[in-house]
Amino acid sequence: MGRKAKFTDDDFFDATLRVIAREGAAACTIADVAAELGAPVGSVYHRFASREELLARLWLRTVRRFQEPYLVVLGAATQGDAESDEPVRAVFRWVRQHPDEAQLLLLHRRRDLVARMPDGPGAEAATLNDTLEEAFKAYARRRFGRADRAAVERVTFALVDIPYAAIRRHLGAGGLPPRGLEALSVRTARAALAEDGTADT
Amino acid sequence: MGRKAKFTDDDFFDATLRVIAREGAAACTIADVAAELGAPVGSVYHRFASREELLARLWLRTVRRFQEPYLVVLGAATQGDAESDEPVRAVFRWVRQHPDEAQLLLLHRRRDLVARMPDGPGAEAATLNDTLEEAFKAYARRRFGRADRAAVERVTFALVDIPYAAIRRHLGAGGLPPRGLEALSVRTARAALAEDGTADT
DNA sequence: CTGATACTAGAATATGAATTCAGATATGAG
DNA sequence: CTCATATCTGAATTCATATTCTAGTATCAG
Repeated sequence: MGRKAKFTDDDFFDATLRVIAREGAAACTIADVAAELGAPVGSVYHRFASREELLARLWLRTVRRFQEPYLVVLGAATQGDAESDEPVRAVFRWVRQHPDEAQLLLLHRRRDLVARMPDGPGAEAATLNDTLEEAFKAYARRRFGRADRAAVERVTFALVDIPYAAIRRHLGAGGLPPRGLEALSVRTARAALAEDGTADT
Repeated sequence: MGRKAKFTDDDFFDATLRVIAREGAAACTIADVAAELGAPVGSVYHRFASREELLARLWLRTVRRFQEPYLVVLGAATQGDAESDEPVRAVFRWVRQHPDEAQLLLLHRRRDLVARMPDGPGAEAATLNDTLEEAFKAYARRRFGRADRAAVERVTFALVDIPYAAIRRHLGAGGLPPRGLEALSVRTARAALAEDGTADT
């Protein structure tokens, strides 16, 4: 019943990702995506109602793919000072293995990609956000015995913002972060989480 | 000899900045800028050859304005562990005083703003880059006794990337960073610069 | 083999924003 | 007061892309 699809949704996402990695999100046109995949533009619109929806769903797939392994590591983190090492390393690992997706996630704000998130994807986006937020709260509780705004912010800073900061410059320049940066990030994240006299976030 | 100008270049830059802060760079059209200033679109083109040039020069003005006070602080940094405190604080100070410009600088890559930097501005951009690079090298020499790639990278990470990382999330959400983050950043930057057994960047 | 279906095709159209252009206006010099 | 000149205006034009549309094609059920 019906012709067999020549391209999968993921084919379109992958092609879009490559174009964005190469030319930047702003310069990524539907015609570019179609050409990258060797498909006509009409096919893109057969799958996706609009450019907006294509980008929104690609963004979602990317967030999901990053979060999946990351949440596992975050939940399994061992006790003590080294508790932050694995999550930080996980970010580096993921970036090395998925440079194009990392570029999408680290170098673009969702807002600049999709002005108004379509309804369907929007719901999933909220879910993903909540899941991550919950994981950080759990981590904060484990680590600091509380999960107020300040504690969660500090955890986010140490486990996400710091590795992102280390990586971003290099991704932007089109390369991967040098090995040494990983060690530095691990060490820095530990310091950010260490208890000391300083007032909390 | 000739009519007096009604708007200065800076008027246009400021208007552009406000539009970008409000709607994002991608959504910033020439018509928006003109409306924001209460000028007709033609006037924009009387001053700037293209949208590209307008954005390029705004970007430059912004980098220049950030660097000027920052370089002073960087050069005057005191000796010892606290050597990194002032530069980090300077970033926070500047962001609080210039939230719109900070948003431009922290939330957008130059490449996404201007695909191809026009020649004139391009030359100044290179100069600004070199100046900052030199300042970091000098800092690295003072601090580590060397200014190789790894040392400079580490300094950049501690003095720029870390405060940026702390601030970025909040700027994106449309607010300023909470006070506590400044202390955390200062502390974290110190750790990133501290000598220890770990291999360098 | 045949019709129904779900997709591929890419030319044609619509849309929105950048850019141009043909005056209109203000200012200073003489 | 008038000319020369620099600047301003905003409607008209051009351009780049998103989006739509009409046709063609492969696959499956019967």
